[in-house]
Formats: sequence, C-alpha cells, structure tokens
Amino acid sequence: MATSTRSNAGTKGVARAVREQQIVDAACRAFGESGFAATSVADIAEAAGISKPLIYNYFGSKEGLYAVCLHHAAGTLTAEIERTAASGTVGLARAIVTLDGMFRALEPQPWIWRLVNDSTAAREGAIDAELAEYERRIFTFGHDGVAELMQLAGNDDARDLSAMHAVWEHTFRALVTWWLDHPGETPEQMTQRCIRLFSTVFGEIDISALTAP
Amino acid sequence: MATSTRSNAGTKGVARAVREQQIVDAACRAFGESGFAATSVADIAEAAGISKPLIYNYFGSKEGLYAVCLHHAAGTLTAEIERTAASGTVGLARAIVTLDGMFRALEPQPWIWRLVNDSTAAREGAIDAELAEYERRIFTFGHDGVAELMQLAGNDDARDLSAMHAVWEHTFRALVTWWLDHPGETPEQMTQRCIRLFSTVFGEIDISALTAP
DNA sequence: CTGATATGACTCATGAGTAAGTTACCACAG
DNA sequence: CTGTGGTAACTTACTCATGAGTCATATCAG
Repeated sequence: MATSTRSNAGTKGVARAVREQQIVDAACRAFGESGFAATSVADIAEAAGISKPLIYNYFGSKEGLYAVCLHHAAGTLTAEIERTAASGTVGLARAIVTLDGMFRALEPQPWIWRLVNDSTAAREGAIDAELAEYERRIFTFGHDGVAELMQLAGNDDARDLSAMHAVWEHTFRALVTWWLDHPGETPEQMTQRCIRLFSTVFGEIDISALTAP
Repeated sequence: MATSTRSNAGTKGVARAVREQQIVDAACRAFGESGFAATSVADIAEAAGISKPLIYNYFGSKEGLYAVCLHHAAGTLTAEIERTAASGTVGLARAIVTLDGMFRALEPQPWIWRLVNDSTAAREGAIDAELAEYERRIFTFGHDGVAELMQLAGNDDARDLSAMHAVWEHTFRALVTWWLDHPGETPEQMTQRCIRLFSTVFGEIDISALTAP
C-alpha cells in the first residue's frame, strides 16, 4: 500500500487563478446557502476538494474570501440592474423589467441572492467596503423610480420618499425571495405573476415595453 | 480590607420570579440589539448584574433563555395585532390601524422587533416552536386582508395570493424597520406618514375609522 | 535547486455549559 | 431567644467543543 501520508501534497496541481475560481464558486454556494456565520472555512475547503491552508494562502482570511465572493455576487446583480436600467424603460414597466432581469440572472446561481442579503456577516473592513459600494450603485435606480412615482402624486417630502424607497426595496426582496422559496417556477412565469400583482395594486400596466426584446 | 473573595455569593438576593424577569429584560434587549448569535450568555449576565451560572440555573441553556424572550416579544406583538384586528376595521384602514398599533407597542421596547425577526437564531426545538406559533397567529390577519384585496381585483390564483401576502408582510416590515432606523419620530407622525404613502399608491383612503378612538 | 502548489498537524481564542462550594434566610426544637 | 439543619440564591473557577488561523514540510515542473 502507498506509504505516502500526505495524500497529494506537492502535486503541482492546477494554476492559481483556476483554483481560486473553484474556491470562490464553492464558497459562494456555501456562504449563500448557510450564511457567513454558519459556514466554516473547513466546509468550503471540503466542498472545493482542497485543504484549509490553501484558502488562507490565497485569500488571507475568512473575511477576505467572503469579500471576494461578495464582489462576484454583488457585481453580477448590480451589472444586471444597470443593464436593465440602460434599456430606457420607465415607470412601473421598469420595475417589471428589473425584476425579470433579476430572475434570469439568479436562475443559474440562486444562492448569490442570500449571499448579498446575508445579515450574519460582520460588516467591517473589506466586506463593508464591498457592500457599501454595491448599495451605492443600486440605490440610485430604485430611488429615481420611486421619486418619479411620488412626484406624480404631488408628494415631495424627503422622508416620505426615503420611506417609500424602503418599501420598494423590501417589495423587490419579497418577490425575489418568494420566487426562490417556490422552486419550479421559471423566470417567465414569475415575471407574469409580478405583472398580475402590480396590476392588482396599480391597475393596468403598459406592458408594450416588455414584449419587445 | 474585606477577606471575602466571593463578592456576594450567598446573598439570599431577590426572589426567583423577580430575578428571572430582570434577566429576561436584559436578554431581550441584548438579543434584540445584537442578534442571537452575536450575544453571549456572559454579556447578558453582566447586563443583568448577575453571574452566568444563575442563567443556566433558571433557563437551562442559551436557547432556553432565548425561547422565553421570544415568547415575551412575540406574545406582545401578536396580542397587539389581535387587538387591532378585533376593532373591526377593514380594508386599507385596517392596515393603517395595525401599523399604528405596532408603532405604539414598540415605542417602549423597540428592540423586541429585531428579536422576533432575528435570522441568526437557530430555528430548532423550543425556539422553532415559539416562532411557528407566532407565525401561525400572525398569518391569518395579513392573509385575510390581502385575500380581500385580491378578490376585489378578481384575482383568485392561490400562488398569486401567497406572493402578494409575502409582499405585504415585507412592506409592513419595511415601514416598521424604517421607523426604528429614524428615531425621533413619534408613532403618530409615522402613522400619518404611512397614510400619505398608502394614498400615493392606492389613492385616497377612508380614514374615518382612524380618528375615532 | 528554486519556486509554486499543496497538506497534516498543530496553536489559540472564544464561548457554552458544569462542578462544587458559599452565604443568608427561615422553620422549628429545645 | 438561641442553636441548628434545610434550602434558595448565588458565585468562582473550572471543562470542553468548535473553528479561525499558522507552521513546517512534501512534491513536482522548469
């Protein structure tokens, strides 16, 4: 039988960049599914098929690894929101388009949603910086849409706007979370559901912007 | 100088029931402000002015103590919701009345809100039982109101109802959380704000039910 | 032989939970 | 009114598990 005690220590193995990506993939999934606090570095190492010290070699600390995951996850989601925003849709149709884009972006890797919304992560240092940047980029879009709605209604109170914005963000979160909690529903179906729900509250919506690509 | 090493071990001290209440008060605050995971039993003991083993003596475990806190907090909030529900208001006015009641109930002990909505607590055993019971009691009220709205709009899809209910619960949470994040606003002011926001979305609301006691 | 990839086997801090003992009050016998 | 034992209230000083982070070492490509 093999006398080597250290299974494959020294195997030159895969290139650092590739290995880092594998680790980040495994970590995103683990962090997203169990939360930062409940996920141990050993768990991630096992899931990635490597050993713990390699993670510290490449990422420095658990926080460091989490910050990279956050960068990936938040970057993906923010890019998607900026993409739909650039399409030029306005009003409620824009809300629908944004939700639709989010469902599609999350379909292949649904766990990154919880990663970004994880409250068990300590907000400090690199993690805080990542999240702050993410929130900064996201803020404008929701805020502008809500401001438009408020202005139409003739309400220009700044705190009312702030509160309404909070409501919109939570509504967005509610719909995405509901979708994640009810698997087996395609993004298309969920978008149609959102259109029905919005119509219930706001009356008929002009969906002309949604049928065209 | 005093030779006694054990400061006040043996002081007969206060009656168990009273001490338990003191501990629960301190624990509710600590758990609510820092979250279950980030709060250590030693922290609570210090805040309550007693030592750790006394907590284990009275509550068995950290989970046991948390379950009692949850019972207190969830009980307070649920009772408030059931109280406003019993007032017989319907439609959007009922939503406003419920929010108003919640603001008033939370004013003296705002931390219990985060306690009930804490995701860092392990949902198992007694804790899970408490939360499940709380959710069961809460569920009906929001659900009925949303069902009423959906029926009025002619939508009887069960999953649409489920999703809309999720949106309502998150909206409720958004408003309460926003209020807690913006101290210095009285329940009255916040309720007025909610009325304005609801009007923006739904048009004028019949607030006749709100002016009467 | 140097440097990159990789690991087994540690250290160390933290925080839950426990063992064993200390003191004050109370009921009751003398 | 004075001992004396029972018990409730309370503490110090531990144990023990877990999980973050480190060290010394191994293998192989160029």
